[in-house]
Amino acid sequence: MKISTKGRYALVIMTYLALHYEEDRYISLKEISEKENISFKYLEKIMITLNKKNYFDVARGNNGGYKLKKSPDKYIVGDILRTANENLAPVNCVTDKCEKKDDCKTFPLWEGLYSEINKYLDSKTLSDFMKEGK
Amino acid sequence: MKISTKGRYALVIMTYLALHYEEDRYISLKEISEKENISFKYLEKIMITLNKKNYFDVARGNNGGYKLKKSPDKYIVGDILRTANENLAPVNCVTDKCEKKDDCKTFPLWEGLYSEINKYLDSKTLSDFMKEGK
DNA sequence: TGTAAATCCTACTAATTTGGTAGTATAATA
DNA sequence: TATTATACTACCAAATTAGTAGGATTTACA
Repeated sequence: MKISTKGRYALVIMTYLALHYEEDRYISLKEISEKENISFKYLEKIMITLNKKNYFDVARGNNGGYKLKKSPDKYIVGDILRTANENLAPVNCVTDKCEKKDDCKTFPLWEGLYSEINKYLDSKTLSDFMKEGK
Repeated sequence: MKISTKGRYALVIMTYLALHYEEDRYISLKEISEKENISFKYLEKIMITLNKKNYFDVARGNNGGYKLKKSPDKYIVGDILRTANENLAPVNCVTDKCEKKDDCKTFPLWEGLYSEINKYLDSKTLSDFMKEGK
């Protein structure tokens, strides 16, 4: 039961932007990919999906890049992961239709687990990543 | 982030045995595979790993099969999933070694999530599946 | 005593998902 | 107009998951 790199890298990007929020400059994916040692091209792809949610101010061209629109505490971890197309459901039946639901002995377990996962991830924001560390 | 069929089917098997616990007979995988519409061969494979934990009384030969050794409330869901080789860690770094742990901004998040998942699954037993349902 | 029904065990394979890469188009700016 | 950046689409390789195949062993019972 793994969170994919899609979701993890999305958080890396967002955290990087959060940590440099005060600098008030545009941060390029090239910078993030070099500092975090992640393929530039892959980050680009992830960023396209993240950008659908209007999280950033974007500047193209020289000295361009991304900047968080709002302060880090406004970004909920669960939202970020869902936006990155990370599916947080531990089994398909809790999100998809399943006719056997009412009959299924284990369905309530998965539903409960799904709810715990969401509750936890929705209780955290980017600012939680700024407090801790080494 | 999905629980694999390995883990889900393991729970199906255990739940089936729990629901028939009072009957005090050996239940064959053939019966379970037919009733639950899961490949017999695949169940067999899953059963081999489950059986390592001494969950069952086993009888080979005609009229043989499996029977729970203890009452359903003694079987913890988290244990069953771990026995079935279901990895409950949402990222590798919470179980494997990672030198960047102390430096990593997002590590505490995954550690926290892992802990919530375990806490929830370890709070449920097979007897929870017997109460509910249609 | 032999046959059918069951577990036990290993090796292989098909399907799906994940984790990328490649290339081109578009935009801003110095 | 060259450079640096994002935007978007299509493709591909590796890994994981899900499932098959087949034979060995054990046991009840006719």
